[in-house]
This record gives sequence, C-alpha cells and structure tokens, in this order.
Amino acid sequence: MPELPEVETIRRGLKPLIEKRKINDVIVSCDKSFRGKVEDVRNARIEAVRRRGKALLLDLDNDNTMLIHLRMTGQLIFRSSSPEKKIKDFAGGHPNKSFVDELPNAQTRVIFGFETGKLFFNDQRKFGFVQVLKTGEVENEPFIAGLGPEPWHMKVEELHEKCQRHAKAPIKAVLLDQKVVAGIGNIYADESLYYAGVHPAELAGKLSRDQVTKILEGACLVMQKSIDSGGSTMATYVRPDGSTGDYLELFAKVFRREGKKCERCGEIIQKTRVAGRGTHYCPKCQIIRGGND
DNA sequence: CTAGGATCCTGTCAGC
DNA sequence: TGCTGACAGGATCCTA
Repeated sequence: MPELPEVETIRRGLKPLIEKRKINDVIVSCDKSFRGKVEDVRNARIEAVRRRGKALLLDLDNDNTMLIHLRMTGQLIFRSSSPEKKIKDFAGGHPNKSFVDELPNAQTRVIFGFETGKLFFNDQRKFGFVQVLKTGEVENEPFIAGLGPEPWHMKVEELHEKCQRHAKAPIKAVLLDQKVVAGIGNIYADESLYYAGVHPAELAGKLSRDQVTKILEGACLVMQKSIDSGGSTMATYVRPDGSTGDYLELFAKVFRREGKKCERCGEIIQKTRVAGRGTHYCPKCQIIRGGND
C-alpha cells in the first residue's frame, strides 16, 4: 500500500480540496469497501483531514469520522468539476493508470460528490476500505489503538526494547509490524535497512543499540525525503515528457532495483523473500551477522 | 505470549 | 495465442 509518506502526501493534497466542504452524495459500488451507513456521511461537512500511521481520518461535523485505509492498492482521486479547473485535480495512493483514466472505472468502489468535484476511492484488490465511526471512538478503534508511535516520535530505547521482545523475528518483520512503529511498509522497511547497513533477515534480538538507532534514523530520513519529493501522486506518476512511471526513482536505493548496482559499493542489488514479502538489499552493504552467540 | 503461513481480491507478467 | 502459477507498497486470522 500506500505507506505513511504516501498517505501523508494524500492528506496534504486533499486537505485544501475537501476540508470545510460538504459531501453532497455518496455512491457505494462495492459494499465490502464501505463499512457503516451512507446516511451518516451524506450531507455532512468535512471538518478536518488527519492521518495516523497509514490511516487517513476525515472528521465530519456530525460527530462521525471516516477512517480510510488504502491497504495494498487503494487510491484517492479528486476530479474537479469546474470547467476552467480553478480547483485542481489530485490523485494519490497506489500509482497506476487510474490516476489519469476516465472515472469511474472498474476499480472505483466509492464516490463522494462535492459541489466542486468528485472524490473517487479506487481499489483494485478491495483490501482497502472506508469505515464510519464516532469521532470520539477513533482512539478506541482496535487498529488505531494498537498502533506504535509515528517514526519521528519514537525513542530509540523503545524500538530497541521491542526488538528484544521480538528477538527471534527478522528485523524486517518487526519494522512491518504496525504495533511496533506506525507507517512503515515494504518500501520503507527495505530502504531503512539499507540505510542502516542491516540485513533484512537479521534477527531483531541480535541488533546493537547503534544499529537500531541507524534503522530509525533511516526510516525518518527516507520517509521525509519521499514526502518532500511529492510522494506518489498524479504529478510524479506522469513525467514531464508524458510517459508514466513512479516516484521510487526519486529516493529508493534498493526497492525494485534488483539487478542494478548499489550506489554505495557497486555490488548488484538482490531480491529475496523475508517475512513473506519481496525484499531488496545489497549483499555487500548489508551483511547478516546472524550467528548464535 | 510470539512466529509463520494462509487468506482476502484483481490484475499482470513470465514461462511453457 | 492461451493457459498456469507466482507475485503484488497490507493486515488479520489461525495454528503451533
């Protein structure tokens, strides 16, 4: 999915387009994608656009909040209805051609109608969802309640302790666990570990405090760089020359770079499987200490 | 309690 | 060309 930087990019992009605006209509074309009652959302005004980990939170003026989780392939796409496009279009989330397709299309699950345009919740695999809950209950919602701290609020001590608690799990699995730290997914787990020079399959319990420090530092730096570079949006998906690609090239050193040279040492980046996920690393910069001391 | 694997769903791509 | 299996930027549920 869209990981923390992608969701933050959506939050920033959508905020000026939908905050303080009234939702005139809601069309649900896939029941699985919308949890709750449409009546609790229709005719409500969006008061705030927040984010926690990978979850986007839209607070409404009727004491309800929409929790949106994009999971693997979710997207939020705003199409302005003003003819001269005074209000700009925006698209963020999983980058694919829906960013620029005619909408709705086969992957459109929910449509929110505003006076100024339409917001499409698209999701190829239907893992993502929009969930309506009472604003006061957001903090008690099990997923939200269980989240670890945002990476930049996390203390090295706490991450180190959690590595000890999950001593026999590969460090990558620990980073992907949202209860440990919020917002890291497959891209940023790989990139953080590359930054720190730690092998993804290294057992978490074997890591020194310095290594944990580096990993957390890497997570914060890479995520910030992703946000600063514009994240995964329509603007980064469509290149100036009109061709399509994605924004990974703007910051990724290992993710989807298997077969290419490591920028640090020239070794060929490898792809393998760790924690059940495709995993990219430099076999020279990221040595596994492993062992059994 | 932790760790690991299957599972939800659709689409794409490599290999035969 | 058509089929098949693997895999995908996530999280949960089940089992050991």
